[in-house]
Amino acid sequence: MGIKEDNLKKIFEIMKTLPVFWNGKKSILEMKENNFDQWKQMEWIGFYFEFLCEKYLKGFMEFHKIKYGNTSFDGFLEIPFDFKSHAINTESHRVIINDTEATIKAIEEYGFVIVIMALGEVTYNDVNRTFQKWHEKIKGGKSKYEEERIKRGALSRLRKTEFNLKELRFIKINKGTLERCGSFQKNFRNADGSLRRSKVLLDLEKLKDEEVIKRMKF
DNA sequence: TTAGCACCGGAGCTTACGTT
DNA sequence: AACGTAAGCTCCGGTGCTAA
Repeated sequence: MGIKEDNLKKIFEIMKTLPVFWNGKKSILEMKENNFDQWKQMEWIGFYFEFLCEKYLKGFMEFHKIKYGNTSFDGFLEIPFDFKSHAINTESHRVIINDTEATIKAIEEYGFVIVIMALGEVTYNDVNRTFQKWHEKIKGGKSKYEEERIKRGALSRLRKTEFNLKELRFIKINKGTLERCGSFQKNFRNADGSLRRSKVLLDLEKLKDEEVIKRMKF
């Protein structure tokens, strides 16, 4: 149970060298060129962070190795890791983590899991949708889901165009964390109207000092 | 079909303030 | 003081999209 101090230190060292300024178009193209299969996603920042973690920690940490039910953890090195990104220039600092049951099982088996969270300033300036159109074009047109969305008359979300990394926060999650801030979400509606499983929620403001094991400023 | 990515915004509380 | 409503805030359920 737990992780060796040396391994943590190595992770910190590697993560210090991450790029700080992420341009949307460049990031998406980089994922595409490297055949990272999530490059078509609208929330490119979250996936790009995962892509960067895999690129930088490759050979040291393993990825998508452990799985509980249908939920796998992004990284594994003695214990499970999860990579998250979060905009700091927003009101809410509640961050959705993984499937609740899977997280509880991982904690039972390994003692805790670590979330590596990229905090940064997000630019939401795609008001005339030029970024979105560019993305749609390289994706090869509208997806089936989007055609349906238009039929339903639902709004399309505003895209993010840039991310400026300000801090990496390493957060240790155990049973106590779940009880304090991980109010268990229940029954999200899924794309087809069916129900989703509940997930763990992290409230950044409710974390204790000993849970944030490292803050790395950029 | 259900998981991943994470944000959004409305419901419904709480506080502030004007009127009787 | 008691009430009505506006304004501010918090919470958390719902949404958008793609992959396997």
